[in-house]
Amino acid sequence: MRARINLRLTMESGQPPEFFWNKEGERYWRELGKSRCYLWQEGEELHYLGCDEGYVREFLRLEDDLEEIYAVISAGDEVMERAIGRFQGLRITKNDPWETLVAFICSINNNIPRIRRNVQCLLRGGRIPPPEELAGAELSSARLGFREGYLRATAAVLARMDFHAIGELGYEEARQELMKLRGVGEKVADCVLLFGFGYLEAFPVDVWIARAMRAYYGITSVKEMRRFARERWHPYEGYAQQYLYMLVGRRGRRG
DNA sequence: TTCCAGGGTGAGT
DNA sequence: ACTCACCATGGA
Repeated sequence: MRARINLRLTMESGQPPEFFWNKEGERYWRELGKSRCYLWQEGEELHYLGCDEGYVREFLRLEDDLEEIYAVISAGDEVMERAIGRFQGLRITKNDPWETLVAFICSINNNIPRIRRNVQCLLRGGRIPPPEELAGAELSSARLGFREGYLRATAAVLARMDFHAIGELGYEEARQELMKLRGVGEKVADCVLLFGFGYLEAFPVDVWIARAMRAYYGITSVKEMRRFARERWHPYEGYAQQYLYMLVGRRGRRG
């Protein structure tokens, strides 16, 4: 299908796909259900195999109007304009909430290559086992360090609640509910809301975003950063965050 | 050897 | 509400 997207940027920008999907040449794949789903891009043409178009459109958020989003977040913002120019076609992805939560508990004070290794060690048949299963599973071989206790405790709680219902709440309320879980603070909660539940107004502040906000906008406190983001980029704070991240993140910096 | 990584928790103010 | 040591692992 034709789609406005830069698949490589989208799949390799520190979002959940970087932890769950594999790369073979120019093709990305992962096991979904009983089949292996492949994604690749040739020019404007987005190809998929082993999964249906509906899944691809939801996963890559192809219904997001990039022109509208770009117009909103770049208004009166030269930094964002530059980031958009450099990373055209980068999209926020929509991932399974539980898998997203697991990945971002693994992300605590960790780096992307090792988060990926941790997540891959937790996969069973290509998926993260459901909470009730993970709660009693052997986790030490994944070498999560101090995160293992967080993950097990959260899995045990979720085994007894309707996790999906959080996605029906408003942003602030959903955020408060997530932060009741062990290993879920402001940053992890916002990542789960953005990449798992699809709240584009979520604005995760990690060390890189904090650096960017200080360097480009002179803001030093996280609370101020979140207020600034809402005032300037609402309701697309999540997109603004991802483009900012690319400017300063490990693979985003150049020369 | 020291510093750092898509931070959270708990204890101290 | 804010600060800060500590947390386990592995790469640079």
